[in-house]
Amino acid sequence: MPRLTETRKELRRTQITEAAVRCFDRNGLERTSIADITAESGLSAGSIYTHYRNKADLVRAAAREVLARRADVLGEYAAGDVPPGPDELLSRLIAAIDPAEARVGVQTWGEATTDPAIRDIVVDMTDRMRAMVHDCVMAWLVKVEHRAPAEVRERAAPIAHRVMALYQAELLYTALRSPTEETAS
Amino acid sequence: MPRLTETRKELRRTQITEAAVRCFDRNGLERTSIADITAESGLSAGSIYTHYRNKADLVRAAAREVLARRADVLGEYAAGDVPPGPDELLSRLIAAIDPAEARVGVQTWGEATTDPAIRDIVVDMTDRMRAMVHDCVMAWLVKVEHRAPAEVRERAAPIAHRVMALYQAELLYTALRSPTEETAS
DNA sequence: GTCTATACGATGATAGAC
DNA sequence: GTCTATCATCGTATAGAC
Repeated sequence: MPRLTETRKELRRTQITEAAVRCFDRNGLERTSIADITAESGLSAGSIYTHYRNKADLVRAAAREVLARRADVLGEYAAGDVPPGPDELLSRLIAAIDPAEARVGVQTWGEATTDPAIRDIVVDMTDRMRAMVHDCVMAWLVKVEHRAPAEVRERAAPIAHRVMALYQAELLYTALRSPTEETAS
Repeated sequence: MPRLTETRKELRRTQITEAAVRCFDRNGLERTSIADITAESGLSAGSIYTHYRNKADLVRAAAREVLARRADVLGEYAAGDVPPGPDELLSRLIAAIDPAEARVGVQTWGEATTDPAIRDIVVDMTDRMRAMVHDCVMAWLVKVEHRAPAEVRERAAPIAHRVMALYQAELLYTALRSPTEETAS
């Protein structure tokens, strides 16, 4: 089984999930039918089902992709050599929010309420993001604020928690701004 | 058209929405069928459709009810004679969160992403709650902190915004704690 | 107003040709 | 691997009796 085939298979999968995400943005996770995704992706129903066991499987893969992309964006800011303070970090995170991704992200929150698999994905990604923020805050406390390592350990956690909470709230507000408003200025 | 009939009609409506909310908590807004609601409410499909035009109409009414109940709880705290500070207020709001209502609440967020009617309900209720928090914070700034009215006016808004954001984030975390965990301690 | 029974449409998923 | 065509199921909404 050559590697090339493996990567092509993966490309098809992302082609499907990306088309699915566009549909989700318009109609929501549940109201999106397989027919919608075939129309958006240009593929057929049969093709989709060779790459995903069923619709729930596809939704989970799409959710994982959207959340992972957000986590990656967050990772870029956390990896800088001059760590930004909490307020600056939060501002940058908010500025990097993409409205469409925000909407699908909030949809996954709702779905996580009833689908344990999606729930695990959401909490995993949230924990991962919070850990990144935590590292960033710790680096800032040490390098910029010149705090002692012992003090840093207990002060970083609540700050990271708050930054994440405010970020997620902003994600919600962005998702709730109507798509029609989005185009305006 | 006597008032008694009118109130009875309203009672039936709430009987239906409350049964619906219990179903939503278990299976989500979309995965809940009319059959589920008939089973939970003890009523028949025909009866439900005499009280609600269609399923979307029912979902909107249920969403309004859940969010309004949360707003009312918040209103109680804001109306006290000795206004609590922002931290204390937030702690109380969080302590008052009911897990089941949190789950359905987060589901409505996801639905608001695609259904304009639900979106309006969610932002209306959020604005209403934020205004209550704003009033509470203003009262606290004046009565406890003894700030000047002019200063209060510009300081209250950002504080209220943050309290609401942190409250909603906590709502999300509560909703994401699995129902199985909920029973434990 | 409430019920039972049902029509009708939509949708997830599969079979089989290419 | 991908397509077309199709099936079986489920779910909304309605009709008509009581």
